[in-house]
Parts: sequence; C-alpha cells; structure tokens
Amino acid sequence: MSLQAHAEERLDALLHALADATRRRLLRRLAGGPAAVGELARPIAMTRVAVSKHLRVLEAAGLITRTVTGRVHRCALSDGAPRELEAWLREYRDFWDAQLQSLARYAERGTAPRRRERAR
Amino acid sequence: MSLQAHAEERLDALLHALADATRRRLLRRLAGGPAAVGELARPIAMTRVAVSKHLRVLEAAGLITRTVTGRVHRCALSDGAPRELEAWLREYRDFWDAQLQSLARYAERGTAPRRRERAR
DNA sequence: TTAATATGATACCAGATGGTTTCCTATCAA
DNA sequence: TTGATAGGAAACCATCTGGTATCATATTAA
Repeated sequence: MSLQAHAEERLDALLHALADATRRRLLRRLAGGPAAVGELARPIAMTRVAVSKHLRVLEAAGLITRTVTGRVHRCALSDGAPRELEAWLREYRDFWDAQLQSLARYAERGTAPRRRERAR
Repeated sequence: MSLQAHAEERLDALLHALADATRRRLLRRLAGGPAAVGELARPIAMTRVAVSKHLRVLEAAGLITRTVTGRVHRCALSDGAPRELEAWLREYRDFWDAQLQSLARYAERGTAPRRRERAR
C-alpha cells in the first residue's frame, strides 16, 4: 500500500537532488555522456568545489555514478536511478491520471519505437 | 528545447515541495478529497502551525488550492499541477527511456480505463 | 455579548544548505 | 625530482528550513 520508510527517505533524496537547477544542468550535461568533475565544473559560474558538492548530492541520490581512474573522477548517469520516482508516481496515479495518460501517450510515441506499439 | 528560467524556478518549487515526506503525506490525504487545515493537521505529530507552513509550500508550488469560507480554509489538490514535472520528464527522455517505458506500460494497464485495480 | 474555534502572523531557534577560501594528497609528465 | 593538475577535506559564513511558542483576528455558537 505504501512505500516503506527506507524508500521514503530515498525518495526524499531523489526529489531533493532534482530540485536544483544546477544539479539538473549537470544531469543534462551527463545525458550527453560521462565527464570528469573538472569538465563538468568548467562551464558553470561556480567554484569547482561547489560543483563537486552538487555531484556528491547526485551521487548520494543514486542519480550518477563515479569511477576513479588515476586522478580523474569520471561521472556518469546511473540508469536505474529513477525507480523510486516511478514507483511514487504510480502510487499517485489516482489523482494524476490525466498527467500519466499524457505521459503515456508521449512515451508510446517518443521512446518505444522498436516495439511498434500501436495505441489508440 | 529547454525550459525558460521562469519554468526552471517553478520546477524548483515543484520538486522541492514534493521532496518532503510530510508534504507527500498531505497530498496523499488530499487525494482522498479536500480537507480543512485543522483536519489535515490532526493526525500528524506536528504543530498545526508547522502543517500550515507545509501547506503554504504546496500552495506556492501550485500543487494545492485553498478556498476560504468563513474561518475555514479548505484545501484541495490542484489537478493541473504536475505539468512542469511532466514536461521536465519529457525533456530527459533520452536517458530515462527505460523508466518511461515501464511507466507507459503501467499507464496503459492501470489508468486508461476505470478498470480493475491491479496493485502490485 | 461572550466564549470557543479556525486560522494566520510573528518572532525565535537549531540545524541544514550552498556557497566561499585555503590547504592537502595523489597522479601524471617533464 | 619537480612541477602542474585533478580532486577531496576542512573551516567558515550567510541564508534557508522546519520546527516551536505566542499572539492576533475573524467567525461561529451559546
């Protein structure tokens, strides 16, 4: 019926991590491929240290992963991340019906091309 | 291609409002129908004032609406709320493909018709 | 009119957050 | 070895956050 306390906390972390424009920008950048911390920090009007902090938030939320090779920390999106978000959205389906439906319409058109899914 | 600054801010507010277990609990409660502030506060181990603050956060994020009749403030879910969230999810489709697909599968089964309840 | 009720407003607090600067360490390259 | 580079660690600061207690106000009921 409801998510356990642990999942609630993970959901807190996930949503909080997403509720920041800089962090979303970092995710958007990483959507184009993995990058080192310095690479990620360079185009942002902010100290490398601050960016590093944001990255740690994203990492703690399970949104990105980090592999250290030598002195370079390479960050990448962790693809399994939004599970909790999805689970939570599912729980709220009753009052988000409309939104989920339009999301579904989009998803059918936009992301499931190989299945040749024909709806409606 | 990208959301304007204003929409970014609204998205910040929306996600931040959702990133709190108490506020999600309030939304869950409101999903069962509108309620007055006191009604919402009663079952929560927290001062009425604190609950009122949470409600104001939800209101500012556009997630709920409030109608004052007499001395009673009745809160209700605002159904158009998750538009920005949806738009944002759409923008991230490239790396959330898998999640959106399973969400779509869910939505096809679960919300399109008023059919059977298949919780799982 | 008086008292109880629903709620907001204000002031206050401790702790978290989001930045900064400075320094340290490890690694790579000359 | 020496120096530059990638990055973390720690200290610090201003502001935000999520609570609290208290008071004010409007409305309803007796």
